[in-house]
Amino acid sequence: MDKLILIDGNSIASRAFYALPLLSNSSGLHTNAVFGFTTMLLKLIEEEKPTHFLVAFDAGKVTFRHEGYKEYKGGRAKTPPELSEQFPLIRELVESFGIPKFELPGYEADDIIGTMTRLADEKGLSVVVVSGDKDMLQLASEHVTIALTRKGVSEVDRFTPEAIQEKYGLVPAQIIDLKGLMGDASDNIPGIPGVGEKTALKFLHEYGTVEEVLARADEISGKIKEKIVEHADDARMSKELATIYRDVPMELQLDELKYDGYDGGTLGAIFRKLEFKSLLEKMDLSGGAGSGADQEAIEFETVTRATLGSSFADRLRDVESIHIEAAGENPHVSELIGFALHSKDGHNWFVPWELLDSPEAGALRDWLADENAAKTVYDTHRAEVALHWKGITLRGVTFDVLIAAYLLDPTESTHTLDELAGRYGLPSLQSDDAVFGKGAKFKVPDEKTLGEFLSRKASLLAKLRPVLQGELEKSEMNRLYYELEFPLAGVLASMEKMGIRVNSDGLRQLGAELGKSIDQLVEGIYKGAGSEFNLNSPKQLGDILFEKLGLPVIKKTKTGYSTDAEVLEKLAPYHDVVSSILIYRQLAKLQSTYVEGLLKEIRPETGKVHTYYQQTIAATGRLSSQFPNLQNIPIRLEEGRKIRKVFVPDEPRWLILAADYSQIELRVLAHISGDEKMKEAFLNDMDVHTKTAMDVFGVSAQEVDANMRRQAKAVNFGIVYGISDYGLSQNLNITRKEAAQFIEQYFAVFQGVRRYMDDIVKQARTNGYVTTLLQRRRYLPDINASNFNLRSFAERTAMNSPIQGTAADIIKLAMVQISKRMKDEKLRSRMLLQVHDELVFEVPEDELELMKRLVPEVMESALKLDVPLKVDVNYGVNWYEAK
DNA sequence: CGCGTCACG
DNA sequence: ACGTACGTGACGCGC
Repeated sequence: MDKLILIDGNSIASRAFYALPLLSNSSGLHTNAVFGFTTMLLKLIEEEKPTHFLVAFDAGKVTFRHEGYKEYKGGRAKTPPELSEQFPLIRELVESFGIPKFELPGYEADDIIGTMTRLADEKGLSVVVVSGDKDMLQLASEHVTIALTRKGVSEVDRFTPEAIQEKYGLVPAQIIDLKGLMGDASDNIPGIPGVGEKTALKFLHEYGTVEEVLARADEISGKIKEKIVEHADDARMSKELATIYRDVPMELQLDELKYDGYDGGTLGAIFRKLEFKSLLEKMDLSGGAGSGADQEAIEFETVTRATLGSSFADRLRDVESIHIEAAGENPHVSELIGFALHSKDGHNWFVPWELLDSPEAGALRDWLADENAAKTVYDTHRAEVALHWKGITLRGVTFDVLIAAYLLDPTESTHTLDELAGRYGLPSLQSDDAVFGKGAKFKVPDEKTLGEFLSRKASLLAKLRPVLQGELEKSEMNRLYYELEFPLAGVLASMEKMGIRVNSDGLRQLGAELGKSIDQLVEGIYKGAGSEFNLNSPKQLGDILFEKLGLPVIKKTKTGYSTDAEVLEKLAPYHDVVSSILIYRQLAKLQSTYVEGLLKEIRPETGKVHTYYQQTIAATGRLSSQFPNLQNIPIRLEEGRKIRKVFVPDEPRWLILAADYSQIELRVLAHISGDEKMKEAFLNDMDVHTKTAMDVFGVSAQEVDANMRRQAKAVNFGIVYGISDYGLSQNLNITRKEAAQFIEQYFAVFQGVRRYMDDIVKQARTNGYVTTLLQRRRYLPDINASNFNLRSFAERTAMNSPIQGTAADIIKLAMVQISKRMKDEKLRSRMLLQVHDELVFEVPEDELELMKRLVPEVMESALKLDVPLKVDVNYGVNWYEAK
C-alpha cells in the first residue's frame, strides 16, 4: 500500500524552534529548529515507511489571502532571525534526505498540502499530513490522517475524521466554520469577538455552518446575538481565510514524490556540517573503521620496494596531490603513518611510512623535496615539521587546502577534510576518529582500510583545490592567501624546526628557589587558616575562606564561590592568609606552568623548546602557540619575568634581539577610522594615552597626572575591544554611569572613532561579516540576533576584529618579508618567535648592527598606513635582557 | 572532559 | 531589562 507523507515545513520548523533550547554549533549558527526537524523526519521515515514524500514551504510573505484582507497574519511577531537563518539549512537538510520539496510564490504550505491531499485522495493513496497547525484538520478524510505536533516536535496526535468527531463533534469541513466564528489570534483572523472555542462549538453543533449561524441569529439571545449581527462580515471573511485552497496550479505529479529512502553518506555529510554528533553516532553514519557503507569503492595501489623502480619516478610526474598522515597533535613528536599520492589520471598510491627508509626510496624522497614537483597538500606546515624530524624534506607545495579553508571561514573551529567534503558537497569521507579511534583507542587500521582512507583524502585534495581557489577569488583573498598566509606557513615551519634554546640548569635552579618560597607560604597559610587543605582546589579554598573563616562572598561561579585574584584582593583586608594565598597562586603558576611545564618540553636531542604555531585557529587571524605556548611567558611581574632569563641564544656570543610594534592596534584604529585627533597623536609621535587624557579631560600635557593617564589608557583598551560601559566600569572599578560618561566624553573628542564603530557594525549587519585591511574575513552570524547578549557580543567583535586582525596581517607580512631578506642576504641570524606584536631573533655579534636596522625597517614598512608604524628594538644575552 | 584560574598580547 | 570587555593555551581539580 502506497503511503504519502506531506509536511508543512514552516509550521514544523517554528514548532521545533520554540520547543527546543537555542542550540548553536561551533561557528555560532543556530541549529535547534534544524535539529528538531531532523528528529521528526527520522521518526516519520522509521515509523511510517512512506513510499511518497513532500515537504511544502511558504514562499514569500504575500499570498492571495492578503488580496482580500491586508491585515492577514498582521500583528504577528516578526520571525526571529535565529529562526529565519535556519530555513536555508532546513531546505538543504530536506534535500540531503532525498525528500522532494515544493513551494510556490503566492501560496502557503497548507494550500500546497491541501491540493496534494485532493490529488492523492482521488488516487486512493493513504496520506499523513504533518503540521503544528489545527487548520489542517479540515483536510482529514477516509484516506487522509492529520498528525499534529504535541508539545515538542516528535510527539504527534493523529486525527482521522472519527477522532475529530470524537474530540469536537464536528466533521472535518466544519473546522473552517469553527475558525470563522472564533478567529485565530496568531494569524490575525478576527472571528466574532466574545466567541471562543466553547461557544463556537455550541453554535456549530446546533446550526452546522457559519452561514446558518448568521442566518438564524435571531434565534440566539443576549449580547452574543448583537455581536454576531455586528460582525457577520468578519465571520464570513474569517471562514474564507481559514479555508485551505485546494486548487493550487501545480504540475507536480504523484510519481515525482516517490521516496526511496536516504543516502547515509549524504546525510552524514550534512550532519557533520551541522555538528549533529549524537545523531551521527546513533545512526552509525560516522562509520566504524572500514565500514564505509556510504562510500563508493576506491582503487589504490600499495607501493612496495619492487614498485619503486625507475618507471615509478616517471609516474610521479603525474601526481597532483599528496596526503601525509601523521599521528598526534604535536607534529614535533608525531609518528608518521604513511601517505597517499593521487595523480591526474585518477590513480592512487598508498606509501607505507617504513618504505621511505628503504634504499630504493631515493627517487620518492627526491620528488618530495623537489621544488618543481607541484603538489597540493593539506596542512603543509604541519607535514613539513613532522617530516623534518624523520630527515625528510618537503618542498614544491603549490596549494594548501587547510589554509584556504581557514581563510574562507576562520570562525569554524576545525577544518578537517571530512567536514570540508561536506561543506563543499564533495564525496563524503569518514572522520579520522572513526578510522583511527580516539585517545587511548588510537590504532592504525589494516593496510586496505588505511590505503583506501588516505587515497580518498589525497583524491579529495585535488577536488577541493579548484573549488577553494574559486572561493578565494570571489572573496578577494588571493593576495592574502598567496602573498601572506601561504608563504608564512614555510616561515613558521623553519622557526619551529630551529626552536629556541632553554637553559635547563637555570630553570631547575629557579624551580628550587620557587619550591622553597612555596613551602614556606603553604605552611603559613595552613597555620593561618587553622587546617590543611588542597590550596590548588578552588572548591576547598572556597570552603575554608567563606565557611570556616566566614569571609564575605564577593562573587559566585556556576559551581560555587569565586576565589579569583579580583575577589582575593577585595578580601585581603579581612584576613592575613588572603594575601599569602595570592602570592602562593602567583608562585604556583610559575612553578607548574613555566618551570615544570617548560622543562618537560625541552627536547633532549636539541636542548631547545620547539613550539608549534597554529595558523588556522584564531578567528581574528592571529597565530597561536602550543607545546609549549611561548606567547604567554610572564613579563608583567618581576618574579615571573625572570623566567625569560632562561631563553638564550643557541650559539656562544650570539644575542637575543626583540623587536616590538609600539601601539600597533591603536595606530591601526587611527588609520581605519581616519580620526584626525588620533592620527595627530601618532603623527607627532606623542604618548597616545597622555594625548587621550589631554583631549578627554581638556587639560595640558603637564596637567595629566598618573591617574588620568591610567583611565585614558583603559578607555583606549576598551575602544579596541569594542567598548561597553559595563566592561570599562569593571576594569576601572567605577560605576557604570561614570564609565558611560567617560565613553561619551571620549567619543565627543574622537568623533572619527565613533563613526568607525557605528559604520563597522552597520557593515556587519548588511554583509554578515567584517574584514581587515588585507580582506581577511570574519563572519558574525549573531549580529542580527534578537538575543541582547548574542547581538552585543557580535557587535563588539565587529569593532575589534578588523583592528586585531589588521595588526595580525601586518606582523605576518613583516615576517614573510624579513624571512626573505634574511635569506637573500644570506644572514646567519634566525627568526625564532612571534608574540603578536613582537618578533624575537637570535643574532651573531657581527650581524647585530645590521639586524637592529633591518628588522624595524621592514616591520615599519610592511604595510603603508596614514600614520607611521613604530618599532622598538632591544637586545641582550637572553630574552629577559632584550628589554 | 568541563570548569576555574591565570599567563600573554 | 538584558549583563561582557577582544584574542589565545596550560594547569590542576573533580566528576
